[in-house]
Amino acid sequence: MAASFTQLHQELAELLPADLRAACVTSRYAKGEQLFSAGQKPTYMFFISSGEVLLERLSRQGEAIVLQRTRHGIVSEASLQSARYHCDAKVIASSEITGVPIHRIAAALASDPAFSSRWIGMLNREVKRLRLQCERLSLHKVQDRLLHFLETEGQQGKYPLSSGLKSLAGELGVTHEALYRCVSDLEKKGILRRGDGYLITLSR
Amino acid sequence: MAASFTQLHQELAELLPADLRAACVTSRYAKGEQLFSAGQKPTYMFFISSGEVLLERLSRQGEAIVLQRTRHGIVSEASLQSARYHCDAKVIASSEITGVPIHRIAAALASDPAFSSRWIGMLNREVKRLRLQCERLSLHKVQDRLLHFLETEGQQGKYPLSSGLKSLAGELGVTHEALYRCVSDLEKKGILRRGDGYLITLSR
DNA sequence: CGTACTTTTGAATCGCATCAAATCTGGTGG
DNA sequence: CCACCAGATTTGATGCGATTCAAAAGTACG
Repeated sequence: MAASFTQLHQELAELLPADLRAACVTSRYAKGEQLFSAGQKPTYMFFISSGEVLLERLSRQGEAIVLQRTRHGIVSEASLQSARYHCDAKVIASSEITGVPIHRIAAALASDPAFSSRWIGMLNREVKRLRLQCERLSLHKVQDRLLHFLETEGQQGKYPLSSGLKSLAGELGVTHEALYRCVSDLEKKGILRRGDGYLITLSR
Repeated sequence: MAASFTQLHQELAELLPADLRAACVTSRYAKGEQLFSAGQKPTYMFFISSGEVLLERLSRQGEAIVLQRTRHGIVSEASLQSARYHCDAKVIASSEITGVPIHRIAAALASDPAFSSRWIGMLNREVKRLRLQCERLSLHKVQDRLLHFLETEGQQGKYPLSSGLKSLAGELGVTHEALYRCVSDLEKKGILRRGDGYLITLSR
């Protein structure tokens, strides 16, 4: 990671109180770097401005299971009061990531009700997003999961694939082969189009 | 629902500030009642003391998808700042449920930092639980999902089935037939036992 | 130019959904 | 108390769809 001092991302700046913005450290991470690992003691909370980060855990059989895939937003919110990370965070595309010291966040939450309120709002949104993901994973067919994903996560049926379909397959809980075939089928049926780095839903 | 004035559940009493406890209304709900429906304006937040409640949404094909299944704890936390419920809440076993007026909660959060902190802790736990559920739903085999469930939700490998395996099947995102067969297989293999209203993991 | 990774296609297999039907269960009213 | 009903449980047969394994072709990057 290479530390730099670019401007703080607007969304993060609006969430944090003024005096905390100065404590942020923004860095560039390369593909393949590890943001943190399960078992480590959390000291920073991370905000992804650009790029792509995967939260993963190893199943008992040793395969990696994708808990979350973030291209933008806070990672590890729930580590605020935790002694240990419960998953690994892997950078899978060159990313700009801002770290905020957790103890500073905790102190600010205790003394700044307006910040607390914004933080609760952020957690509420996260709970809703996770419920949507559970709903998606409850669908049995790859096609249903993909369309549900595009409906809920896409902007006007448009969704950018920064690092290819493979990482999306992980988030949808299917093999990449199945997802490639599904996308190809939907293209043939004229339901989906695949323009340069984007997935675009056509009808509906 | 029949209103009554039993003692407030300890966990809820510890979460809420003293002046809010008086505003709680505890009622008995029968199997089949609807706690709330998607689209309604949220006015109460509900805490399940006993029984069983399902949060469901209808997929585009019209089948009900289980978002959450709660036997104990707060339902609809995320509705705090929402104008509408985004799912249905169905009581599937006779339950004791406490309602707390949402506007009172919002007011208390704005003025009571200690309560805010407890509320954030509750949301953090919810985020973690949901991440575990996503992890579980990412497993492909019924057996893996069931064992993961018992590991993460059970107490010492023991899990009470208040209203049978069928509602559990919904939460695991599988058909009840598949779950019955899986339980029966695991019993034959000596990995699981099914004692009066309980699922009990034997080894490990 | 070579290496690593993604994308793509193929074929075989397996597990679960689905449909069907029988049995069991708790609770209801007669 | 018993007949009856709705729902839960159980078992069976079938087909589909995804996983799995394999391998080839495309692509980015040093």
